[in-house]
Amino acid sequence: MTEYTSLEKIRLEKLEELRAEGIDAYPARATRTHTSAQVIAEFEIAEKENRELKATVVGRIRATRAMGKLSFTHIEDVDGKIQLFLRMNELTQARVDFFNKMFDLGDFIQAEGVMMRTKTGEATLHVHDFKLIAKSISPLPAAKDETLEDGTVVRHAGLEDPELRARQRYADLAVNPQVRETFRKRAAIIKALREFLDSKDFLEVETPILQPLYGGAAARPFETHHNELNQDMYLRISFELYLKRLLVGNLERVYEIGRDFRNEGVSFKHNPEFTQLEFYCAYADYFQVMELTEQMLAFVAEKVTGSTTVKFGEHELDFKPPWKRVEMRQGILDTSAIDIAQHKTADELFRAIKAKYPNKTPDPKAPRGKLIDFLVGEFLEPTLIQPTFLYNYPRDISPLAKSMPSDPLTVERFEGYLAGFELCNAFTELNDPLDQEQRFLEMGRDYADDEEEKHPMDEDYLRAMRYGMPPNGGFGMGVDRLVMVLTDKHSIREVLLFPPSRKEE
RNA sequence: GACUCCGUAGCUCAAUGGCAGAGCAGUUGCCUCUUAAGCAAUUGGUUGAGGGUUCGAAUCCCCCCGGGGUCACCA
Repeated sequence: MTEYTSLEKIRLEKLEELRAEGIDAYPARATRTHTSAQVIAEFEIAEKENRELKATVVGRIRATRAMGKLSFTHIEDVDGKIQLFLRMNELTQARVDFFNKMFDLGDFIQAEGVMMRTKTGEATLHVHDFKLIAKSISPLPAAKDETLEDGTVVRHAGLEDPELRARQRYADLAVNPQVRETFRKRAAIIKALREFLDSKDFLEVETPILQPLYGGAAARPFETHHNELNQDMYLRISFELYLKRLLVGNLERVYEIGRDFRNEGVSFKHNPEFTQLEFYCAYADYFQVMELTEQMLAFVAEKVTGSTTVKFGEHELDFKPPWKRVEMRQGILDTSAIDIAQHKTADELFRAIKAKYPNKTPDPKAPRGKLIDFLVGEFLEPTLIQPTFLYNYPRDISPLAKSMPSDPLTVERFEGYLAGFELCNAFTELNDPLDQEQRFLEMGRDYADDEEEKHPMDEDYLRAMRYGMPPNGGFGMGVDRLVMVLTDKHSIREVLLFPPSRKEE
């Protein structure tokens, strides 16, 4: 049984009263002639032409100022707010009283009337008739907006508790217009990504989320079970191996935008399910993918924010191509004074790090690539504020990337960084089936004593590759992180409509 | 997973060992151009749950639940 608060009980009593008067608090239909923004815009024109403007608007009551024989109310709809003016002259005292007594903040109403301007100059609907279209029983977290002299709006006592905001996103959205704006921008970003890739002749595809084998990244998967097949399945951790199968099938340019699932920890930039964009482009190498990437992100930034320069916290990030490019060996040398090329084994590199930085604590058992990654994280990454490509990665942490012809320890791979974190990851894809099989075997050995991290051998993927895969460049990007950057939000939970929470109680 | 901080009225917050409070929201009046409307009165609490110390606990201790932050993990 639902437990009602005292405030809810009062509203339930009002609901009873309405019912007793034969008023349906939840009619199936409503009518409107204008949204709030439309009616205000049209009124500007009608005023100049000295023409009366009738309108019927709908929306949710956000603020009321009742004055006995008249009443001012702001209702909010999809594109803004409109003030309603009710007066006993046009209605009756009983109707104004009814409005003031029976309607609460949060109720949806429909109002019909004629546009007018108040003494203070606000375009306002002078109401001749109104009706309830949906009653709100639970009070929305109350918030009041104060408009200062200079036009800035100050929010008083709004919904701020991050837990409540995430768990009850519906209430957050209802009372915090800027949250609605964030998710409109999110939709615009994804639309712009599609628009860019479509214009470059990429084909959008959908590959399995439920997979008999997982792969394409190093992450622990979520496991599930298919009853009819009586088979364990995994939620995908990347799209990579399926998308590259499509290149074998002559599709040349493919992309997918969808959800990946990684059974790992959460942080301001990690969520167990996240939206990923991957694309694969036949006959391109990683330098061409870099160019595509900077073009694409400049296009999206411009499309969504109106500029290629974006404010993110204290930084102004400039997406305009060409981005800064930092070769990994050189970047590590510049920031840590360690030349990884001089230390070709994990053991040597570990000793070099400890010799120069006795206080740092790299994992003594880590393979060379992990130690290089450690140096990047400790010294280089924090310096990568403006959009930057960091390129040429160690082979042993990149089992799906092609080695550099000149250096078997290094692969043709880059990651895009900004604001000190990783945004995307790309490489010239390994398309040699014999080399790929070797890499799978190496990974199997590296993780032999770690059942959870073990990367499974994907025989079908190798079978596909043996038919012949064109040389190609591939790209993956955390879309949520891009949304964070373009909306100036510093937690991934702020750009997810329903971020995960523990079960209540 | 580790560390750390937090949880008080519908919302935002006070009260740091001594009567659980304020603003907004709500309720009842008054008010025909308000906009954080105003004026007057007023309702609302298992202080996240449980246990302990104490004459006395929102406050101190233990444990649990939930959350924030930092770190770890995350090719």
